[in-house]
Amino acid sequence: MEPSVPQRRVTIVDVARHAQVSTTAVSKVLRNAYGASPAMREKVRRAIEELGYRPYAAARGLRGQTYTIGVMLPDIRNPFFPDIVDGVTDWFKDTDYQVLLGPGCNGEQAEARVTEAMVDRGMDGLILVAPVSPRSHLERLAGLVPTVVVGRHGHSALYDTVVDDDHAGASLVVDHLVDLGHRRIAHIEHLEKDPTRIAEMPNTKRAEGYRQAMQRRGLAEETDIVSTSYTQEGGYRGAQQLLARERRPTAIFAGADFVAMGVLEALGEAGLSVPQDMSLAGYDNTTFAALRPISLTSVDQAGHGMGSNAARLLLERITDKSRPTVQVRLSPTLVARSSSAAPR
Amino acid sequence: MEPSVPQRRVTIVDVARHAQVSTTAVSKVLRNAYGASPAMREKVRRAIEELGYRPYAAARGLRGQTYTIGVMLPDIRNPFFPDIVDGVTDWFKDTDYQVLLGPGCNGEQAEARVTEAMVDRGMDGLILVAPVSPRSHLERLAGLVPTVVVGRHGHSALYDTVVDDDHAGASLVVDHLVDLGHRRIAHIEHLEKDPTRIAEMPNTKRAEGYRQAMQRRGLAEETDIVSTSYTQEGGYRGAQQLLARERRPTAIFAGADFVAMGVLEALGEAGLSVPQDMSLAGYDNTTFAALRPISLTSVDQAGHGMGSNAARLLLERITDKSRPTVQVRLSPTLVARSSSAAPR
DNA sequence: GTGAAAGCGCTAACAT
DNA sequence: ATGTTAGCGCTTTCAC
Repeated sequence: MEPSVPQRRVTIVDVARHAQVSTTAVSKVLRNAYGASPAMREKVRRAIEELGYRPYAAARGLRGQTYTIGVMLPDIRNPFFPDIVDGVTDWFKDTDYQVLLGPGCNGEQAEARVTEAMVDRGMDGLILVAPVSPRSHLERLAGLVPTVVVGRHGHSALYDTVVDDDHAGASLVVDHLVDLGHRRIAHIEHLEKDPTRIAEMPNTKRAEGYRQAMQRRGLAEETDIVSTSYTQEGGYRGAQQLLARERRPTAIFAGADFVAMGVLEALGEAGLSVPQDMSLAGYDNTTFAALRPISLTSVDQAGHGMGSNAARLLLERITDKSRPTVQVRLSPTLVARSSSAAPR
Repeated sequence: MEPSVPQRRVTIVDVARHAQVSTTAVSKVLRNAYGASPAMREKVRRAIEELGYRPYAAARGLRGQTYTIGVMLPDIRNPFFPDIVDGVTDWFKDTDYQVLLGPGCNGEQAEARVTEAMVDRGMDGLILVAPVSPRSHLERLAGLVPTVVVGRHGHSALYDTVVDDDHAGASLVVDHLVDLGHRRIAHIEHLEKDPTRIAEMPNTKRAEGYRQAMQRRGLAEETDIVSTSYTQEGGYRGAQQLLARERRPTAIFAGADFVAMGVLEALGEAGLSVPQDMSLAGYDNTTFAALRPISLTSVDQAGHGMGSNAARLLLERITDKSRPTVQVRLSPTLVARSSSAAPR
């Protein structure tokens, strides 16, 4: 069991020699390119088979493509992202492309590092999920390599976008709660200071959607927004603030399921139970929401659909870099569970 | 806003010309290699800075390293894996290496595809988390590129391993429950048919640990194992079987937190509450376990430690491919929460 | 200490 | 339809 033998990789030259053809021929067969007779294709295929040849992607990249797609995720912990990733990988399943993930990049700096790394590795296309980088950085990237941005609003002439309608999603929640009889419905949002992000991030749209829906239902003066952050901790602090109000809300719309988990923590500490003392809704319909002891009413973003759409657009753009950019907007649905009920 | 200008990448040649030195010199500075005077280093660094040069990893790979580490995850949905990934990325944070993740590969076939893809992309090292591939495949891989296997027992002369002591973890749970006064403690395990995997997979060790701990505590005849699978569904079915026993257990030790979630579902349906009617413990101490309405007693594997150890071993092996393989075994701890209490 | 030059494995012009 | 050949951007002998 010696790990010594440095076993040289089988190269295209080996295949060519073994099949008695030129390396060009092999290359053509590999890429299904024009200019190879069926007979030759067969010969080459057999040689590839017999030698167990696999093209070396790094070398291919030097001249052509690497057949690699990079997906940047801001946070692997968020259980919503796997849906998107599945949508992407499913789409590429039957192609020669391989999807690789850039791990959790909280913050601009880490995000930049990962995206640069992907470019440096010659990736053929990038899918950026909920990036926080400034628009200028995204556009610079998109100028270098075909890019699709997922989960961030705002159009660009350089990259395609896929979003879920966060505005509509927030409306669904408000309507649901109002229909149950709630009037005093509070919202916990993610505080955003950066001006471009204020315009483009989902959290902003959700807050906006909440505000407008409240107004539409004639509850403008019941509007109550607490700005913390889209974390469990943010939900905890947000709920504490809301519970300290002289007129407490009867329902809380948390901007994300994660946030709702923090709310549950705070409510539990205060001895309040859901939905008897307080109705609660989240956003993303993550695994958490479906767990029986949680059973959280939530908004289901079409995660898988977002992923597959992003993959489709990216593939289109890789084939035709000059086609105008496309914006896809999917529609969310409400999943009502037992965390929301009529107020007492 | 024309995406037309094909903006050629800045290459090592540009840097060399700008700094008035040879490309060799630039390469040396890049790699901190021997044979460059401080003066030259400085000149080159400035040129790199001014031109905004970034080495093209794909091209580097053709001769040397790609400075890329591949981490294969069997399932991005499992909230335990992010801990490992964090451990890995933290370790590589201050190096030139970039970590890329191979997305969810349930099953041998998908796993093989991803690992092959990583090799084809010239990755300098591989970290395989809980792989299900046969040993022979792992060893073939390890022969091609430095490899560390995480979360799978069994030694190899070709790859290093990092595991958590699953046997001890199961003991912790049994002891905890017995100390609380339980005698009839059941275990839900993952049914494994493949012989190599039976020997090497964590689930087997947990079941074994459970069995031995029960015996040690003089409860051999109370031993009760249900074989389903490490999924929520598996937990659900397992619990249903256990509830149908003529003598029901007073506590259930689920082999994974995921499984415990399924148990909660079944208990809920049966109108039983935790821990009043049944104590429950999981394994992995995932985010789920910590959520207030769940509050699951669980075993904390040192996920971050597993990741950082794997990274360290991999880096060592990359620098010295001939050093004998190492096996690291970390110790788990019990996190007692309110899902376990004295039986009635 | 420094640089010229030969590849790494592949693709793409350009012959033939 | 097929093969020859010049690179892609970098690292690495091997002269100087």
